[in-house]
Amino acid sequence: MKARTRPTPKPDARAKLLDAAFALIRQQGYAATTVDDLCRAAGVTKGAFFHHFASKDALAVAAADCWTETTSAFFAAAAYHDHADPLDRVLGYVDFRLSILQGELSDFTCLVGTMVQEAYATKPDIGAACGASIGGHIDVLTQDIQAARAKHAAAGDWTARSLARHMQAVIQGAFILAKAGGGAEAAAECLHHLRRYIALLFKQRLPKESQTQ
Amino acid sequence: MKARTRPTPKPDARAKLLDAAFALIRQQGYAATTVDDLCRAAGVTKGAFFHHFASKDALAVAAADCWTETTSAFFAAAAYHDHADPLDRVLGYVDFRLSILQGELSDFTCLVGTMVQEAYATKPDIGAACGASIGGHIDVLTQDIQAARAKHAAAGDWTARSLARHMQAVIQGAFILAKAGGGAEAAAECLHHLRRYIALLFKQRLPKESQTQ
DNA sequence: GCAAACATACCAACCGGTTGGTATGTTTTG
DNA sequence: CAAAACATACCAACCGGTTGGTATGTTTGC
Repeated sequence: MKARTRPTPKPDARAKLLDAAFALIRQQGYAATTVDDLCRAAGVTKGAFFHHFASKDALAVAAADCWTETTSAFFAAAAYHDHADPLDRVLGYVDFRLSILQGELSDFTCLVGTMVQEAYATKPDIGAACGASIGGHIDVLTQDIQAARAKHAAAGDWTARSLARHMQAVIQGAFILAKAGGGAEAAAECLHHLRRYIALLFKQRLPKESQTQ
Repeated sequence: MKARTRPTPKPDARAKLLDAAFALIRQQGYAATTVDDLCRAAGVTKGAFFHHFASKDALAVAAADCWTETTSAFFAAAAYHDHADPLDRVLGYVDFRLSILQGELSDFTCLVGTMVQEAYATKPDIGAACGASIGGHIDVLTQDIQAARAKHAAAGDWTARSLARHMQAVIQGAFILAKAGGGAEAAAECLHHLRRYIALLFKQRLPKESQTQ
């Protein structure tokens, strides 16, 4: 997920800290990122940190929430939403995700996907915030998939939500593959397979009424 | 080597530490797992730890290497390899991975997939060991996919290796989804989609000579 | 003027790693 | 063969730097 600098009117310490958290946690993970690291990267002092966040964990929750808002807005503003056909929107989403696999790994990988691995068992609040972020994204995707199914016949026995989850899994897994040495190209290959799968599922493109699913 | 009349006391501190590393890192991640945590879980002292491993990072590399051996043997011994048809072996692999989605999350998730997220940018040796582990797994899968393609016609323009990578990505992504709140069921759903994709790719099952790919 | 927003200085606990040492087995050598 | 020399495996106590967090100012904006 691409998240550039937050467009904040005044660059207060809180926003700068959240920005630093995005960058550092995506590079090193959460546990390896110290409060001092964050303060240094943000150009603020520790006093400012603990003025805005009750604890390091609280910053992680805030960062996950901020990530949710930032990425939601980012994807909501993308052009693929303009397609009239919901299936084109679903495929357009994959294409859009392909198009943002640019630059450093830490520029396009997912903050909450990284964090949830460290937090799921030991930090319930952080895990919940990460889960909500991914879950919200799945919800949006589910709607377009649902609409695509209502319009086009699709092969197989599956739910819209399960396909939306699968799409997120492929994306998250593609990031791991990229980090494991494959780079952005390996991630792109995975998204191409995902696109092919969705196309195959909806291959026949029969109008719904001509074939009961 | 060793006289059978006087069996030497088994030097198992190393093995116990690696076992503890498997469990703790899969639960908490690498950075959050301290050397003291590992020693406590393994029932050994810090002195024993640094006798067997030069540093905490060296243990991580050893754990990744041990993971490679352990999982390679585990999958090599699985029954799905007995299928005569390579496509059945590929699908059998997915079914096998589905069958082991049991128990706690930390019992079936991937050590190196977890570690590489924390290590890829800051700990090159750990990242490399994790990459090699996933890469080796991909190599094995690639062979069966290659063979399946030689025997059956398949739809689309893709390489055996890219499909093997995609399979690993789905599996890794399924683990993230599970950790993000979906549990083992969400992971299973993803693997079902993966299985359906592979089946669709090879759907026609025409003998190779009757259709040039 | 006063509360929020920041800075400075500091701390107690913790962390990775070291030290000196023991107990036990193995190899070498007279 | 047996003593001496060496090697391996492990342990308890300790060390210095780091960490998340706090206590106490100082500045800024309304």
